[in-house]
Amino acid sequence: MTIKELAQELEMSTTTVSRVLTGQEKKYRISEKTAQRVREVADKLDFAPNQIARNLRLQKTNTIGLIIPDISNPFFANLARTVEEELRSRGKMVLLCDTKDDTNLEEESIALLKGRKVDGLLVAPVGKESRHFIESTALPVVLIDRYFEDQDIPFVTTDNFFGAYQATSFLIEKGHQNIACIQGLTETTPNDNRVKGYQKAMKNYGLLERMKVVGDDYSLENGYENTKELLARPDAPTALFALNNQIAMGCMKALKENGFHIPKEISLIAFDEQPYFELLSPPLTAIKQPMEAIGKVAVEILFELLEGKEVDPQILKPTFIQRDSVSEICLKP
Amino acid sequence: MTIKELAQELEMSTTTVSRVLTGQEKKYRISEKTAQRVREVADKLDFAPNQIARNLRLQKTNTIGLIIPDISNPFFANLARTVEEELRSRGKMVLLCDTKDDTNLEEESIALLKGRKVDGLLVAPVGKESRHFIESTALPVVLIDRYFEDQDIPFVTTDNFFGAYQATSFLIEKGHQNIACIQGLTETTPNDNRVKGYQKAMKNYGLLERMKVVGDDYSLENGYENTKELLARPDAPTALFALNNQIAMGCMKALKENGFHIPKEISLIAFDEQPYFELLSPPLTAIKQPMEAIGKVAVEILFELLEGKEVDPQILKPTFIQRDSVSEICLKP
DNA sequence: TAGATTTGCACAAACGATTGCGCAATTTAG
DNA sequence: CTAAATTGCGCAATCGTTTGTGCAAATCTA
Repeated sequence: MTIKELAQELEMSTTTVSRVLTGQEKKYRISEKTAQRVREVADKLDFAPNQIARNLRLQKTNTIGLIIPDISNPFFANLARTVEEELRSRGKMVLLCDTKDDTNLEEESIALLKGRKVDGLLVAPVGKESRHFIESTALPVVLIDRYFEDQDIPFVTTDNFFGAYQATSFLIEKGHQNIACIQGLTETTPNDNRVKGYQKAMKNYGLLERMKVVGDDYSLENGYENTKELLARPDAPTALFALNNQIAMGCMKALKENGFHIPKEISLIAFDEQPYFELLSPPLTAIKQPMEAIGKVAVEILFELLEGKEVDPQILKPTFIQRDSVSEICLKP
Repeated sequence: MTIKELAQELEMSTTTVSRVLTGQEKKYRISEKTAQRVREVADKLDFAPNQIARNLRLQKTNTIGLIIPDISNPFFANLARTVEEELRSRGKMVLLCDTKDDTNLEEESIALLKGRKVDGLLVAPVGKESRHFIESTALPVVLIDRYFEDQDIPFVTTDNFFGAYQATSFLIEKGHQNIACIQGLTETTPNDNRVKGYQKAMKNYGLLERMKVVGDDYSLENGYENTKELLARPDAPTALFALNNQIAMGCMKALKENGFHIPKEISLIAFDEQPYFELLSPPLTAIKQPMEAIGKVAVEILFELLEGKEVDPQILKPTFIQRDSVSEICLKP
């Protein structure tokens, strides 16, 4: 059913019908009687305007592209959830692209979404490569989680430095000195800032020469392999700092297999929080990113961009969740 | 940049340009020389056709609506991942709707997606209410996970009955007789079929009067509360069968809080598998749904529908993953 | 009552692509 | 050399909306 058919049914012009249905009856002086009738019949025949035609005419799709490295990662799944909810409440829908952490797919996704004339883009970029963002002329873009220091695309992210600093300090104050940090994808902002936080804390406490940063990937395997390797060293660490949830899982798996008891023999803190962390044994001490807030703020910023406003990047504070995976150890004399 | 501008640049008609760019040069006898030039210049100015205009003209959007109860549930997140991947490889994009297990939102989502003229719908329905699906005339729809017995909308789902039967039988053969089943949302097909599987196994082994089905919701809280309650009974069960991953988490939480050791004092099996199950202590015995296959098959079926073919519902077999959360107990004399 | 306002609606041109049909120019046939 | 066939491309309609502008009819003013 098109507006034309509806107009025929009503024996009036599409113009009038359109104006009533878009709520412009007063502006164009359509009589209340006519308006009533239009609404009534439109309702009865449950007419719904063709959004494609509408989009074409209005040069606006009310659609936002959401580009994410891996929707099966709970962190991004949660993000997607709040983003979808926020956008829907503001009358927009989301076109989802999963890039599988592949820069080429990311680039392709951006092109596809541009072709579909999305009103804006919400991107959790793969990370290292930012070339394809530069050409994003005129299309509002908000970066999530990861961002690019050499470009001024607005972003919202966790205060990764702060969180890592806090976690590391906590370990040190519990008496740990030999703390290894297992990192994720290098040269991405969250990872590098977390590493910096770790380093700063170590330096502050005069543990500069004890710093140990290993790993190169946000995966369980990375956590697993590197933990095994660390345990085999003569100077095996007394505490592990895993820079995301999947790495932490890898650590736990390795520790378990090697018969290391947490926290008696080794302590562990994870960056990221997951619902099941409290059910692990021991419940895992973690740094929780404000996921919901990140999603909400990202959408807010995007809307300000859409309204032509200037916006500032947002860096949100994480919270430290103390559980039972860290033990107090005696300082070496 | 529009095709018109491109045509102007090339000093030819939009017709010719369009025909070359859609690969119809031979069909319309465009000379190879002209075609070359068009492609060249289009490439140089990197022209990309406006998909909105295209969609309107072709009456086809190459867009599929994906409606899901909760994208933050790893089960659905994984589903979304494979669906997105499969669809993209076939040239379609996905509009995502999260219904938060709310029938009204589901209905609204369907309406919105129809308005946007999606080519088809992939829906993991909330469950009980199917009214709004009936009117889905002419729009290809494939149901995932849950389906409606009173309608012949094609679906793909796990063999829930089989999985539950297998798990329950396993428990019984390990000597358990007092097995409680904590269910999810009643009157939804997966839940009811799982319950039936449980019941069938109990009956088969002559444990009809020991059947105990509690709970009403796919949430951690439901698992938690009901486990507590079960433990407080004089005839507390020796084994728990949790009908999804979140319920299982609730069980573990309650058991842990009450100091019950798994599997020494009580056994537990979960329907659904999650990566971290093997890291719990003890590693959780579980029934794994073929999530990736479900996503793939759903997309395949949808495409057959799009091609006007007749399709049959698909019921995929789950796999039983034996870990350490079930103990052998002596049969009561 | 004539002229000026106001009221109520419709015509037709966009938006940016695709495509049936037609019409020259060129080639082939006889 | 003329007629027929083929080649190469463009005109204009179309998809379903929205909207600037115009034009009668109704109402008001004096």
